[in-house]
Amino acid sequence: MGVFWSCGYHGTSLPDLLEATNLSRGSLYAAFGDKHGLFLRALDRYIDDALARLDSELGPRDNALTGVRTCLAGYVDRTSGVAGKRGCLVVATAMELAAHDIEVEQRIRRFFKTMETRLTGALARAQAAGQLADGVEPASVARLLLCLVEGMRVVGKTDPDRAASQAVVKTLIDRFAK
Amino acid sequence: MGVFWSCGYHGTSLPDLLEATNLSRGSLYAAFGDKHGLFLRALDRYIDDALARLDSELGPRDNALTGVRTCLAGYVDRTSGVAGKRGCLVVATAMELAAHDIEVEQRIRRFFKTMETRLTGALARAQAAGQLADGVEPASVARLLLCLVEGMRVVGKTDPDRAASQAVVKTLIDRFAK
DNA sequence: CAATATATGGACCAAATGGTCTTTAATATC
DNA sequence: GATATTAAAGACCATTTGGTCCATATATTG
Repeated sequence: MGVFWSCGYHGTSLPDLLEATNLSRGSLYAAFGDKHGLFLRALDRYIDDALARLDSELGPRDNALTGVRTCLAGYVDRTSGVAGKRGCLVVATAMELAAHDIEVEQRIRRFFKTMETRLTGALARAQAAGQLADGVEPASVARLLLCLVEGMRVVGKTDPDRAASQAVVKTLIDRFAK
Repeated sequence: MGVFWSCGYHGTSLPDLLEATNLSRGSLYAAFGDKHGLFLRALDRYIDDALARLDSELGPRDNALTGVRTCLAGYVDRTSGVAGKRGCLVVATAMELAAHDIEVEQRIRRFFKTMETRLTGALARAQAAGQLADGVEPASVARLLLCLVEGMRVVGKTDPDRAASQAVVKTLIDRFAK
């Protein structure tokens, strides 16, 4: 997974994969079929990890807004320093392959949709608890947050500035939370 | 430029380039040195176009906030339908090459910084005209907008839904404009 | 028209690509 | 301990990659 994450699909060669997996050519093809199959496995694992983390952050807790804040704080971390420069497998793959590879496209579309849904849920709970500013729609804000964090990953690729990421999140939250 | 835009750097082969430019191998290498040089030219042109458009949108006009709104409306267009699926050369390149290619990294970092600066200027003018909600900092909102629109391009790759993009922009503007 | 400079087309190249296959080693089963 | 089964190693393959080079048109200039 790591080598695809760092180098992208086309940027990763078979020798790279062999070194990363400590497998021989024969074993790798026996286990995963081909490069594309292995990539899909790596992408699935990355997505599973991301959703599991999202659930643990947004999951039922006493304070829904705190969950959203925790989630955003995580993105501040992931868009700062070396983590920021490394970027995100999903974003990189969306830009590199989504338009040409339907299997990849479906996975990423579903991932974003799931994320949006979870965020909507958390925001709705926050709203029910009176934690949101008047007149905000959870669904719209969820999509807004999704776009924002993915954009932070893009900008963080060349400017992984922690203070800037924190300021962005604070600026946003200050306007939407009561 | 178009073929790099659609297929990325590694995804574009020499034959692709020859067909797109209607040039022979010899002529192409005489004109641009190599594939990397040609790519840099394409990237520069894309960035120049983007900044020119940004200037024409945000440039001195009677109403600074209208300029920002126009700019965002453009991103709604560019993240919807076929344009959305095509995506953005800068975002794709940032994810694919920025970490490994310093020339690319510098160009993209400068592009984002310039965009952020222009947005900050427009927002400062809007603030001076009393068009912004109380307590918002132009610089922070500029960075926020930058991340937001680049994120819209990412999400628009797999879900180029115009209504969703419009809702995101409206949700944001409603909270930051007076 | 002749001579020269320029640009074009594509043959050609070495290296790297993703993928297969056979040989060899290791492991498990009897 | 002999045999059967699995997995590892890497030789090997066709294709494609980015890049060079030369022979031939095509202008350009005298």
